Amino acid sequence: MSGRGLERAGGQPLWKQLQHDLVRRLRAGEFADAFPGELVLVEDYQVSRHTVRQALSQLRADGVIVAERGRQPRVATAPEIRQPMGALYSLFSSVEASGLTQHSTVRALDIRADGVIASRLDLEGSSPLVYLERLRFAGDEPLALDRVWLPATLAEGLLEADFSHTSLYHELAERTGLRLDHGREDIRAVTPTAAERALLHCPADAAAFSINRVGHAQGRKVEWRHTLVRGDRFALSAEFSAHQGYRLTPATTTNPLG
Amino acid sequence: MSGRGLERAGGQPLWKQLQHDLVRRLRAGEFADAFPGELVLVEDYQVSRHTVRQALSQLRADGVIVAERGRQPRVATAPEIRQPMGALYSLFSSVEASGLTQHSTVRALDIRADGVIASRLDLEGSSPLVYLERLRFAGDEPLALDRVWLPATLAEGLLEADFSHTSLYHELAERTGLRLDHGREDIRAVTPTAAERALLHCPADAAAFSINRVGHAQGRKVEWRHTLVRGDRFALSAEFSAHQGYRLTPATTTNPLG
DNA sequence: TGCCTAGAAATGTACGCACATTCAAGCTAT
DNA sequence: ATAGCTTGAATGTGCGTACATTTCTAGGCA
Repeated sequence: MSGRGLERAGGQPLWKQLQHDLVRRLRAGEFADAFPGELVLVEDYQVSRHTVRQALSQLRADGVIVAERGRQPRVATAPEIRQPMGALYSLFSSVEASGLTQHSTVRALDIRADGVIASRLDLEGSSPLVYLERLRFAGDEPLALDRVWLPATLAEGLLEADFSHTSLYHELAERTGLRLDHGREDIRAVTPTAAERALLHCPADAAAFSINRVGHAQGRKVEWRHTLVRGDRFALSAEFSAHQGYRLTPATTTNPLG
Repeated sequence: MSGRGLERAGGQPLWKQLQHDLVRRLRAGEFADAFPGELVLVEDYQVSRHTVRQALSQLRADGVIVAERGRQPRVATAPEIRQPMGALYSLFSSVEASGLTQHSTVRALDIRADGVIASRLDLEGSSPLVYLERLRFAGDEPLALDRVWLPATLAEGLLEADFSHTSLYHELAERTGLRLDHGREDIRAVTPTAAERALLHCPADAAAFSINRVGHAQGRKVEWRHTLVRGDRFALSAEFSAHQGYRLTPATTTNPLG
């Protein structure tokens, strides 16, 4: 198809219109296999290569696409490398950095309904949810209690997964194609209940992080998560600068056993 | 002066050489009063406007300069607004957002020596340090216990400041010209001691955030800070996305009194 | 002296061309 | 069949032009 309409007298510059249209088509899944080259876009939109390049340069600056010499631009496989992010990613990567082995005990993996959680995922109260509860270990000691709810319509395929050694995000991407692209989390400092203390083998006076999190993928809320992390074994570590903003770093000292 | 030498057969693109040379001249203070316009640079470096614009667009993307239509590019004024950053900034801005008034009780403001802290600031063990200890209130209830050490050689002017209503960073910038440009912090979940609980009016079962932080300014470590924040009145809140990374948000629910 | 307007000047947008450099596919020869 | 080369195609770099839009300034007018 040629002659895609761009408002030539519109209020916005051509390259910006082109940029937005490309993002729109990208989200619609049009470029799943290959991103069109510059000359194709020139022909398609009937604009100069200069304009196309200006639009693409913006997309590249935003990390949406990756381009190299002599090679067609490709859609950036961003979420694979820069990852799920957030405090939880920091937690698990810091465990890995410390050399301790990670594994989980699956305490529950089933489908259930929960009106409160469902509403937090913008679902009807009776909507079925995949529920996964794990006790995560670093070395031989428990580190965190992790509970996740996902819409069953999206995540039903997870029921057959073995979560004792793989991560939720890996299975989610593998089995449903969903990758979290953004989210929001609240981190609180709490005192664990006696039951939680027993489960996590906490010392009596230990505090804990309580992390609530909503994860989005492709415009939908796909997970509501609550994680309780032993405060005596984990610290959030971050660097901040005017240039690079706030970045969690995995250099956290996960005490090698207590 | 015209004909500034750019290696035309050099390994690097012209625009990149130009970009780096402009940064170099900028740091040398050449553009203190005004940044040269595009046409001036074209004449100066004997390159096309396209090349100049490509270099400037990079500088703009890096936030070094600001350009507008019809107006000469200007050197970007130091990011005065997005300044302090980090969890502490998130703390105080969220209190403000909640509508509660903030004030502090200065428990100590003097000069003392501390070998451990001094070494953390890359100083000799006997180096004098300005020590500031405050109890920070949100509304009528205590929120955090804040202790800061700064090198006395840099921060001596702070001794006469009144910290009951102004922020440390404001006074620091005002009296010494220092602005933190980056830093690092560790955030832990801890159980406050009985003394700390009494001071902060904590409930007996409340946990707390313990934040350690090193702040840098102009290549030197200028503050070592320890802050203890009531866990029942504060939560860290963050948004993350592939596009924008990890950002602390001030939307935290500071419980309006307990 | 103060306000307004016209023009100059600067950046933003958009088009065109040419060549360099790199990647990938296809072909040839061993 | 595979290794190596050739060739085409795509992006990167660099130059030129023209016009639009905005800002600043200087001059005129009341």
